[in-house]
Amino acid sequence: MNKNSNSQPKSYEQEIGDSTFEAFNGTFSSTQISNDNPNEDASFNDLARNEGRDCVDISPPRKTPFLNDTKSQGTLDTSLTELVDQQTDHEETKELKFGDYETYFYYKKLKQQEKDEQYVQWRTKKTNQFPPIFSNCVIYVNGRTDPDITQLHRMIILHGGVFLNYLGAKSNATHVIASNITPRKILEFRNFKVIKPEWITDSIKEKKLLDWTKYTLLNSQYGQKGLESHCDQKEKSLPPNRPIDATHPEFLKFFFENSRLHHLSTWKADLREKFQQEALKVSKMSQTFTTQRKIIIHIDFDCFFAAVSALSHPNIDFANEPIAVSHGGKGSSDVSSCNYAARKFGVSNGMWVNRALELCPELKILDYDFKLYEEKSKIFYGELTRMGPDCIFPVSVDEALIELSSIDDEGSALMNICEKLRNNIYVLTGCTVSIGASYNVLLAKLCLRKAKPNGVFFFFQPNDVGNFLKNIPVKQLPGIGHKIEDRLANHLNKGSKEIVTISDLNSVSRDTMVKFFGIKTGTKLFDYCQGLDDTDIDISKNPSRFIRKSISIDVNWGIRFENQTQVDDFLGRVADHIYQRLLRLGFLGSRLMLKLARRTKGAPIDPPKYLGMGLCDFLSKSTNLGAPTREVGLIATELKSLYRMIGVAITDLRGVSVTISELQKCDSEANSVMDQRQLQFEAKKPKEKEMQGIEQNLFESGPFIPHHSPAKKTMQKLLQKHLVDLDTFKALPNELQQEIKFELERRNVEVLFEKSPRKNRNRNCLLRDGSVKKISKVQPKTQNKRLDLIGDQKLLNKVILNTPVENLENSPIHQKTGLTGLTIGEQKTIVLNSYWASAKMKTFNKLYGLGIQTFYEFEDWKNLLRDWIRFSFESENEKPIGIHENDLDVFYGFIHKLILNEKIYEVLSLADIITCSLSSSELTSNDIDNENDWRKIRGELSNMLKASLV
DNA sequence: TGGAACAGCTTC
DNA sequence: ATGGGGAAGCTGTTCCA
Repeated sequence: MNKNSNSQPKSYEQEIGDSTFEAFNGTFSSTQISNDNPNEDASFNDLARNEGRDCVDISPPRKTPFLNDTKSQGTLDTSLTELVDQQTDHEETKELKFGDYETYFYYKKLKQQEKDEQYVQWRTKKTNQFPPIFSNCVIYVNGRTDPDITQLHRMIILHGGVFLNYLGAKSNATHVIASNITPRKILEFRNFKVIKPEWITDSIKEKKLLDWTKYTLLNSQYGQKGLESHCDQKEKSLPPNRPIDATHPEFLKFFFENSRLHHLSTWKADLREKFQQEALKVSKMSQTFTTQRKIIIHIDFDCFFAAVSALSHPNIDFANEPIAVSHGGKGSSDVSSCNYAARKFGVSNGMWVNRALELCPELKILDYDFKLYEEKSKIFYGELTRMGPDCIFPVSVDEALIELSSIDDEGSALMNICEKLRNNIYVLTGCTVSIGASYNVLLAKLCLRKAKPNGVFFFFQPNDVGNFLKNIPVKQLPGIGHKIEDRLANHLNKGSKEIVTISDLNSVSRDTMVKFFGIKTGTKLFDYCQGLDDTDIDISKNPSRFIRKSISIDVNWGIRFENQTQVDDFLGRVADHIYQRLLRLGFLGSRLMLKLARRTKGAPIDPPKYLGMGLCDFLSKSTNLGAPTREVGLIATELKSLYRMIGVAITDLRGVSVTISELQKCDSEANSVMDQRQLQFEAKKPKEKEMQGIEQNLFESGPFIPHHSPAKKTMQKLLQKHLVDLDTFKALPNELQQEIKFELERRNVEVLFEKSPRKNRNRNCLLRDGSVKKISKVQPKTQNKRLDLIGDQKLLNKVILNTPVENLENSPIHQKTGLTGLTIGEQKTIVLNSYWASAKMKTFNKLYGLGIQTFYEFEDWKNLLRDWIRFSFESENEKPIGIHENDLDVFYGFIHKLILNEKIYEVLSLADIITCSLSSSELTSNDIDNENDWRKIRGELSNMLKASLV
């Protein structure tokens, strides 16, 4: 944003030089401004702008007329160039350094339109009338155009249109004119009709407003394809007049680039992690203090972002000039931090820039400077460390809790320490901090609020705590947000506008609070009202509290899909994002959650906010990935599967959120997943009982990872080792080898190669990168629990790659599994019968993971379904058992897996079985509801198939 | 009873 | 146009083994 005229003087000359706008300016200035309004000539340079980056203006009053009265067209007026040079050389440039285009344009918009009017009046007096063809148009011109912006400006206003100098996000512009449009601009202009300049010139030629859709830019091309190397073939042009939404392949990139919250959040998390580690080191020095009274100080920068950003602008009088920090460009972006001068005007954090400027027109908007925040934060924490407190608890970049109990003096000694700290930090960072101190975290927090700005506030009179707390709004208590406040207000019969204070809660009993908010929150709230808080900030006592526990991505804007393919593609891209972040942060995760926002029934299809989510219900579902992983393919598949299990209608989808948790550190690719898992495997032996029963049979029967059978982690770990014959593997075509490796990786299956089928020597482990590592001999006991996949290429292919095995009985695998003493057929029987008999409803759930994993031929599934249908019609207490919802979920999940694997025929045959079963005389159909349910399920299968074929 | 799964709230 | 476009953590509730 601060690329001001000093850094790019040439562009202005070029822009000004090749235009004819001095014809307009010349006459305009000489007649209207130079003479009548000499203080208002700034608008000329408004026109010398391009994409908002190079505004040279903000001129002080200029008395000398700099253009003469000539009206010659197409010549470069040197005096104008001089003006630009002058401006760039003189004091007004300092204003530009603020990057303060927002304020500037806000003002200029009104003034300029006023002047446009004057110009039109003057012009039409002298010459012929121009037909007001653009009378209903508010037009903004973007980028380089031909004719250029100044000519277009003139054309537009002369023909009755309104010319916009600046396009606010919620601007009333009706049209955007551009010759070229970058992908980024496509997002920015998604609300507008983006049209080529020819629309203007042609309309003027024809003396009537032409159909803009014939000139739409988005139809034809993105433009600047050559410049943006990443905009390759992946980017196809958008459908005509279609705004960019989550269906666009580049949507996520745009979305995150434009999401201030996303920037802040990830940036904050990164810093936090870093400082927490430092803090951990510090706190190791601390001992446990058994002193009765703690001394806690809460220290925090005063409006951190605003203060730090202002440092780069030494000419700002930070104490008196209102400033705010916001992501530049849009009036609708949030004020993330503002100084106290701005707060006097009523500006507050979280407010939109537009609104803030309304309240305080002088408000200067500064850009973020993340690098500098980080630097200052480092200094801040460095100073805290140097001070050598009992422990440091980082709350965020600019905020920390510190324990100083060993001081044992809450009077002048503590005050001296605090003031010295504040002074040191001010000297080192140039920013002020405030400190609140008390004998617990809660009170220290509340003191801090009283200390701000640039002050200290102590409270150490336990006997007076009631007095201290009584007028404090409950909203100020940590962990109490607007929801809890609302409920309290409601309970106390207070109006929604009234502030609930702590003294209001004196009448509320502990029991009531617990009843309202649950045991933890209720008790906490009650204790807080008495000024009680036993939060311990000593990190070293509980380090696990500081380890990152999840990584998530939220997209709740721009989500509009029409068909399953779009949703699946999108989920695939989200999976990739998750993968990128796991990689960057050095984590693997084993639990995946998908949360969907579904348009609430009755809510408008299009909410007031463009492509916003509107009123939604949230639904979530999670799954175990089996073992820690960050494999994109697996994440993507699971997300798709979860989506289907949640079952939100595609057109009602408004938000998607993905969280991966149960994280495990894995810093580099070299530190292979398999190595890690091996360690884990060795370290944690399964419990005896988990080895028993049917699960053992399943385990012994073959290689599958039952992703969807919950709580079988140990079993999955057991299944992670399989033997593969190295020679056989090597003999496979390269392509197939890769495919197998990929698939094994996908399932996190560790592959053990056996040099010789007969002897268990020279065992090797296939590593992630394809290399082979020697491993020690496998213990005999575990050995016989493993399945040797020795055999031909075809079998490997079949067993590993999910292809159906038609002739299982004839394959070598049959003999190999003889280790269990059972034939495949017997094992199947046991599995099926045991599950069916012992947990009738859970059949599909238990076998779900096996569904497309080879060992069960499709006939089994058919039989299972028949059984299930029959079972649902059986009577229990004279009522049919019916279809259990969970079973249905599992069944649908299975169907979706089949569909994902393109096993269309199989789905059709299952649907057929439902139809046949229902019409069979075997069923004494005494429950019409049940029968209808089955028909619905039958219909649903068709729907799912249809959706997949779109 | 304890944990898994999901839902809700709060925070910077 | 008066808005809430992130991400993470903790707590609560329900269900099930």
